[in-house]
Amino acid sequence: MQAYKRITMSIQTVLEAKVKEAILSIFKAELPSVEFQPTRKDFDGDITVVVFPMLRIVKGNPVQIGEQLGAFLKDEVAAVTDFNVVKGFLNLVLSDTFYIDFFKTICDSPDYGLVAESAHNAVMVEYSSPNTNKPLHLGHIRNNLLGYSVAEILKAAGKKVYKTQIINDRGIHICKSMLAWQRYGNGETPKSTGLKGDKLVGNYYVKFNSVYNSEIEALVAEGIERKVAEKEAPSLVEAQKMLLKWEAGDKEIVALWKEMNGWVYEGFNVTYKNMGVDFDKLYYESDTYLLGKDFVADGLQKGIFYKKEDGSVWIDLTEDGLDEKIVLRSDGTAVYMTQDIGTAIQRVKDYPDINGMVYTVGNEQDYHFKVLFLILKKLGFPWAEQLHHLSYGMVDLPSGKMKSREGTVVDADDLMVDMTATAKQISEELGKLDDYADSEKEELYKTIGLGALKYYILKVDPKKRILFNPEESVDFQGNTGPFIQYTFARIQSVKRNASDHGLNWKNSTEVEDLHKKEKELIKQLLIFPDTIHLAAENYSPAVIANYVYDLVKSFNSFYQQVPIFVDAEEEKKVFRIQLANKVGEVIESSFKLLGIQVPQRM
RNA sequence: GGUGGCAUAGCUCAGCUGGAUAGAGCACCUGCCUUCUAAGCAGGCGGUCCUAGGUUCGAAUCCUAGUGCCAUCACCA
Repeated sequence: MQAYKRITMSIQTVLEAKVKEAILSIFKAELPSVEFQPTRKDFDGDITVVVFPMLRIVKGNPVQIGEQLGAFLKDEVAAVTDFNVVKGFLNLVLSDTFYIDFFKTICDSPDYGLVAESAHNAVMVEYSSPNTNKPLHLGHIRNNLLGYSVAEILKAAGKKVYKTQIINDRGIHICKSMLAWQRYGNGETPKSTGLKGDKLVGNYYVKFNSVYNSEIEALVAEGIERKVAEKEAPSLVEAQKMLLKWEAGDKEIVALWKEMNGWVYEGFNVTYKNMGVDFDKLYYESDTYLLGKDFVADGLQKGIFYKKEDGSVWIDLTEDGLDEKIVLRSDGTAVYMTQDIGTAIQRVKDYPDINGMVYTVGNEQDYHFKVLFLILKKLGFPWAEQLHHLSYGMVDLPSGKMKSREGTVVDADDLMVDMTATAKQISEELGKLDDYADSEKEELYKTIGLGALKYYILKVDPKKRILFNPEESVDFQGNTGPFIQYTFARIQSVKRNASDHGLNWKNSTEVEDLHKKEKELIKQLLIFPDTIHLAAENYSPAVIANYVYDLVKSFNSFYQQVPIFVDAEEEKKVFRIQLANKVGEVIESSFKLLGIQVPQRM
């Protein structure tokens, strides 16, 4: 692990020092810094020194300066074998030996690029956090995949990570489902109906809303104003009463609440398992919704908050460019913000080693989190500096926003089933797996189908919204999960074939020069560790997805143009298999960061 | 109205802290399976980087203004 770092770091550092030295000796001037970039494909070279910025220090023609610099570097730096100058760009050609030496340093470490965990750098990642009155849908899928993946990426960057969610298990929404079930359920249970628990409860939520809506229409027809009707419809009033009873601890209501939530959790667990996400710790809002009040009282005393005449408590954030925000109702009950303050503090108590938190929540709550983080800072918690809202765009359908109340959602379970079915159909058409057992096939279809779905969602920048068209199925060709999985499977096939050719590719090997495609691949491998850090800094799985796609494209090009088993001497064959193997390992590591599995065959 | 986000090829998206002729995939068109997996490879077609100014040797990228879409601004969560 140290070795590759030394090499990648060293070449730029060495070059930078040498460039400065050259400018000093040729032009008697001191350069503050040197700008490097990878050489573009259409030009000859590996690394490029940009001459333009030097013109501020050194007067002259950029091409001539480049020529002089190039000659100096070629003489002084062993790894530089040649150079050329185009306009103000000095392209340096690095020796094959440089790349071969680098490859040797990473060849035997299967976890290349991943940084070992350091315990005093823990972070908590919250994601999912569903309501318990309806099943998970496509929006939750994006949330779950993002949260899970970012957690994995942070781990790979050396952090200890706790994955968590806060389950929204109380409130008027669940009362609505409970009420509808009481009235129309006839004692139905997941067992009696064969439905997943979350689906069953979700159906009653929809039922509630249809009854509620017809009540509103009836009231409006009687001449009552719509806004009033919405508040006074009998079902809603009834649900609100139920919430009060729940808060008062009414035995019957609490028992029903427990039972129905239990159904939902069973259903959720099935969905999470299929999705491949997990959690280290669960928080329930019914436990935490009273937290935070003490801190409001505390803040009130410190003068961070103030009380209005009616008794409600507020914070004035106008000096920070935001508005006033309520933190406690006039009747003394908590609002969302109160809970979130309390929950954050609770988490740090539960896990004293964390010094940061990531909240995976849609961008419609940008404002809420801005305020929350600011309040925690003002309350003086040192860890408040390390909070991050992982904000992501909505997943919209061509018809607009998904609405559970109206049933216009893409259900998470259904979607995963569909993707698996598509994978099956394509696989059967290709007919490469006829010798597989049925159970192996089913497993594989799931890997591929979910791979397609996950990659499709994770490859786009989190902050951008996604338009999902259920009519046009997710692709399996081109920049897709299956394309990358296919390449992985192909590499495994190469390794299996190696033994047929009597090659022990694990032996060490010596090669002296590289094919253009081999060099390109090693270059790609070289930037994997940086890519992980970039992804971690930006909380962006898309960075990983795009990287691994580029790597795979390079590999396929290599694969089709450079024969591995034919026509080459033994040493070369072994080297190429080792190279393929390393690419396979990096694909697997990358996909693990995205929560996607890789198949041995497909 | 205030605030925040987004705007790149017909469609879906890359483009790192400003750098060379703006890149991929899908779709459409051409080639490549008697040799390692063709879910692949090689190539073609396709762009006023929303508009207008500005900063710079250099702007898709930074600044200002405008346009469009989305979100948000509740004693809802």
